[in-house]
Amino acid sequence: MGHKRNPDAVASDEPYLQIGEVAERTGVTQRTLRFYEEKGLLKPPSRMEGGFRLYSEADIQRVEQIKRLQQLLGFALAEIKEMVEAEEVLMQLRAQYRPEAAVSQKKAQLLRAIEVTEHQYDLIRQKVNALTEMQSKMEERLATYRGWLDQLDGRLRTERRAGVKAKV
Amino acid sequence: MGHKRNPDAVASDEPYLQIGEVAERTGVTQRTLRFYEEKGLLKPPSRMEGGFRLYSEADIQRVEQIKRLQQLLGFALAEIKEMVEAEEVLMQLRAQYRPEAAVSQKKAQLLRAIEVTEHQYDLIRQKVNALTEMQSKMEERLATYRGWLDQLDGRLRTERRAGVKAKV
DNA sequence: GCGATAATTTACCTCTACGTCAAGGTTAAG
DNA sequence: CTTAACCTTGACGTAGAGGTAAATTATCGC
Repeated sequence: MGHKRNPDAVASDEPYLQIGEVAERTGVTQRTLRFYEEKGLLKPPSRMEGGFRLYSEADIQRVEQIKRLQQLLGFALAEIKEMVEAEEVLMQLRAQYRPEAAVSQKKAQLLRAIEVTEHQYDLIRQKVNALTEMQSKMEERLATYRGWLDQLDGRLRTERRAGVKAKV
Repeated sequence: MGHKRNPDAVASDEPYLQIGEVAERTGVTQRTLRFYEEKGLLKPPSRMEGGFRLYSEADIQRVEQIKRLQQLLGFALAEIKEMVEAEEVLMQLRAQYRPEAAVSQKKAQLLRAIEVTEHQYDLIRQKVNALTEMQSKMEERLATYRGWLDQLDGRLRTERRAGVKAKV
């Protein structure tokens, strides 16, 4: 039989998921997970003694974030990497318990993160606008089509009432 | 030795643009235009005697539509082809001056087109929703980041007022 | 300690959406 | 008629995003 993990530690954010499980839960393949790691989109996870990767819930979150960015926004992995890195910096900033040193460095990081975020925000706004426009055009279209359909149906009914043989 | 205009073309929307011009105006390359034709996304345009492609304004419209679908929605060309084909059917329907025959066939085509359009409409709606959500999350985030920045700036000012040397 | 699974790395393969020559034909201008 | 600019059809190349296969190693229940 296969190997089974010991499930005693489902602690807050300890890594305990093997690649297969992560793949299953995120819907991407193992290959993809390794590929993302290679490309720097996922930080190298911890490992077991034997070398098996061990992921945390946070890693799953990140994979899902990547998927969203890919599918919704059509971002390339390189762009996603940028975003992810900016977030990473922010997380560090957040975690750091304000060591008095290097305040201006922290400020620089923060500015960088804001810059990246603003950029992404703009992209999203543009997409939303363009899509909203498409949406209303599609609504119009559907209305038109349905109108035509009604007309056709009307004619069919008329023909039937007039005793015209309907072909089925 | 040249015929000038191709007389079998449609009167209303006569094709007169060479590929270079179309490329320039749409922002895609000539290669891309030929590629789209190859893949069935653009119907084969008319040609000059010598074989040069001649496009119409409608072709430009279509290229721009393709670009929108690609960039905004992240559709693959294969999917775009489907959409484009459905539209094509609709255009035919629209042009047909209701030949009394085959009303039920027309209805079937119309239903098919409506189906495709509805599908696309749903996809767009989903994207808009997801993106709108992302948008507001990003707004929150930006606010947070800016708050942190203000805090940092506040500290820098305090330090300066207190005579602490700021490292730059 | 075995055997069945699951993971690991390395290496090559695929598919998409074009890019980039190459070798030649066409058109318009002079 | 010549010539530059434009276009034609190949054919091969490439970057991105993984898929697939092979050989080897780990883990775990028994």
